[in-house]
Amino acid sequence: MSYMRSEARARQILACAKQVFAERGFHAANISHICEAAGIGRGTLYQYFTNKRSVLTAILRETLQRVKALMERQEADVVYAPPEKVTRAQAIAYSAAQLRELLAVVFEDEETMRILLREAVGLDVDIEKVLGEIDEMLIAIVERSLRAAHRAGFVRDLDVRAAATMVVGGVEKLALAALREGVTSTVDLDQLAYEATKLHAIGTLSDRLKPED
Amino acid sequence: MSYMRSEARARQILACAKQVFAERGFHAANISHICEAAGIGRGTLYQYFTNKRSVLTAILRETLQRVKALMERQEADVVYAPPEKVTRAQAIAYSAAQLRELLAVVFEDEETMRILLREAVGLDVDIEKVLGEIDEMLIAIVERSLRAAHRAGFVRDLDVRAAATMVVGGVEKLALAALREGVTSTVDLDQLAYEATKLHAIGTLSDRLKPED
Amino acid sequence: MSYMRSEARARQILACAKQVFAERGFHAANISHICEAAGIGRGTLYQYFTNKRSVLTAILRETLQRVKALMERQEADVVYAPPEKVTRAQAIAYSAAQLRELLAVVFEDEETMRILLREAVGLDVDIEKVLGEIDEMLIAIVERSLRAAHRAGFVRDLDVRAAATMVVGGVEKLALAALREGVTSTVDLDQLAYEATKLHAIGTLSDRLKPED
Amino acid sequence: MSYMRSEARARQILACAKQVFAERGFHAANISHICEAAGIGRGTLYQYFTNKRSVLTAILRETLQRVKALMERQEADVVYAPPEKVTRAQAIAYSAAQLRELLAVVFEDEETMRILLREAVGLDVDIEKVLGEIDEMLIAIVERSLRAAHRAGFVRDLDVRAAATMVVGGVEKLALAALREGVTSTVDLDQLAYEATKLHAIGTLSDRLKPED
DNA sequence: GATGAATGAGGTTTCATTCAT
DNA sequence: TATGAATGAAACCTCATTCAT
Repeated sequence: MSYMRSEARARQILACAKQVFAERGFHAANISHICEAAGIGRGTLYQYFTNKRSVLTAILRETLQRVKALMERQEADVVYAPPEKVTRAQAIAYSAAQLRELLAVVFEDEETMRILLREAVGLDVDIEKVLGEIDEMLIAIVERSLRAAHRAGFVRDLDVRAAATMVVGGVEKLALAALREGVTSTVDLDQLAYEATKLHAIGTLSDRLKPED
Repeated sequence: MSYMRSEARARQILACAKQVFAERGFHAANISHICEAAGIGRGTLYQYFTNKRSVLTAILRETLQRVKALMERQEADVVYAPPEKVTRAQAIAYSAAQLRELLAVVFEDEETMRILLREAVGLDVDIEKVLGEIDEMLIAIVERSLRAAHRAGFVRDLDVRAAATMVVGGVEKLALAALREGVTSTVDLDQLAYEATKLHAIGTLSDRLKPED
Repeated sequence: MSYMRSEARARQILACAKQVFAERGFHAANISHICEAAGIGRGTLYQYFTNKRSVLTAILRETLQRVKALMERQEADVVYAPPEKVTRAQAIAYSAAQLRELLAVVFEDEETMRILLREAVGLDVDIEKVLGEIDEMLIAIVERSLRAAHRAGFVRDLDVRAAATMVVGGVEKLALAALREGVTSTVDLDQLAYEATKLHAIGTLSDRLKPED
Repeated sequence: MSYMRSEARARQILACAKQVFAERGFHAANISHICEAAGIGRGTLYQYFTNKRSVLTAILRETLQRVKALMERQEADVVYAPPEKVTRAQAIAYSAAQLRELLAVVFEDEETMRILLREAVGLDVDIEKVLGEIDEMLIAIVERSLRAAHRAGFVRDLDVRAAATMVVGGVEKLALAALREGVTSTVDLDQLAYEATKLHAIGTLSDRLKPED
């Protein structure tokens, strides 16, 4: 038996639970697995969390907080340069840097990513709600960025919301693919952010196509 | 109860299971729920499927077949017109039509969609594998299309695989958003396909940016 | 594994549960105890009863039914002889016979008695309710009997309801005392019924007291 | 938290426990409930009582003491008047007064009553024993009273022990009925004692019955 | 072929009690 | 003395699966 300050213990349990959920998935994971990982008795967990589910919810909420914090951090960053003076390359680089930050938050650790993209999906209305909030927040970040760029003249007229949704979805699918191949740790986030941004920025079409439509 | 040709009975069970899984999710759904929906005894199901999981797997494999069929249908469709004679608008229109077909397969029935995107995620290695195959197939379809277009000179140099992954991910996220808002039935697939294609084709950036980089 | 008709199995489980509850008490008794006694798996019990509690409730309701049946059986039995022609001894004998019948129903088996008086007391609102109904029924039987006798002139003016309550309580306490001493099996119900009736009929006071008050 | 003389603290805990047990029943009541009510930490309780059960036992023993005290108080009260000089009314009045005292002890606080009659029943051998002692004591009080009255010639020949048991059981059942209807506070104890005594004294039979048997 | 009775492993959760602080 | 963090046994209950009929 080792005594621990309430706050610290709760965090420790969450950390262990994150690993266990990521490794085995929510259903396959036992309360016992988590408690063994944390080196505590099974009852102890229930002094900090009311539920198996509430443990997962807490993990997700942590991520939600991180994303929220990012959103606030990026609040004021708007570029006011006239679009004529900015090259496409510069715009892409700037945008890629922003996406890179987003990736850093979501990809902070592979476990969270695995939980977000796989293990927490389709579990439960409550969990689904938090998952939805995270998604909403991610999309909102990209959306705001696009909207600002549009106001500044960098971005053409388009359905900003839909574009943001697609960007987030696209990036998540790339992450998922990486997960499936088990190479996450070696994924080059800089590269990924740049590639994704470039794709969404200038599209797939060749310049050789006649641009007038 | 009522006798039915083996084949037909299996299909009927699958149809009911699809509804039940879509409504309740894999874990919340009981064998009993499925059997009640199918109007059969609990034991009967086990004469057609070895497992609860194998029921889900069968559903997923059905979808996989549909997607495979699509792939084969789109096999020969390659355009060999010289790029200078094709306008961006024409290219987008053509590409959008192809995506529209893909959407038709995925959106065809909401239950399958829900299962694919939510209820079957993160369940089990076997299921995960089928899910992966479906994803792979979807991506492959888009990828092949992009690759052909690239060979024809319509599409610029890029990581075709990554681009295809993002397109699929983006579209799925749009579908998921629709699911969340419960408006799938009213989604305008033509519009969606066109918007998504345009986005991925010409990107988000304004033409006012200096294109030389 | 042995198959059994639903009805029969339910009765068998109830019989075993009655023994187990009587022996160990509701809380000390496990579902396992009951199932072992019945020679079935633990899950089987839950096909017949939703709850541990519902098993007890079923036992109690059985008793309630028995008492109800008695009430209906005794419905019409009213004596119309003019009181002057009936001796006290005859009235007591008749009344004792009725009480004897009641005792037979409640004391049918010692287990039920033990459950009613000890193990089912103070458990739960639902159970409490059934227990209350049984009590109410017992009291109602005695009450009706007293009321009829009063109309016929055999019984003096008194609070019939209170009198009936006391009779039932008194008899139950005697039974409880017998339980405590573990001599139930040898209790002479005829003797008990007669003594109790005599006591409640002619009271404790000596005839030597001046009757005029 | 707050320091308190050992003795006083123990009493305070008992008082709170009494309320909690009465409200929720022994099993539904947590150690936590009691400690919260007492405003102490959960561990503190275990410095005054070895057990959850021992808390209940202490409560019951308190009641046992009260009843014992009553018994000693009533010790010497025996009437030596020759029975011919005493009217039935006088005898009943005297006896009713004694019962009234008994009722005062039992009805004194509703919580104890509820615990005695409901929540402590059928719990445990130890508790059962104390409960039995209390019952024994109550019966003994009535029994002694009856025996004295019999020696004095007021009471006819009868099984004194059985009569006492029935009186106690009858009164308890009345109390229980009052509890069930939730009207304990408004019960007229004088009236109750008088009615009960009269019933047990002169019985239910009408005087019009021919007394000679 | 169809049924549903039987099964029992397995998981979550509670809570009295201990004990380091 | 007081505390409340830690414990883990113990119990209920679910449900996929088997198999006698």
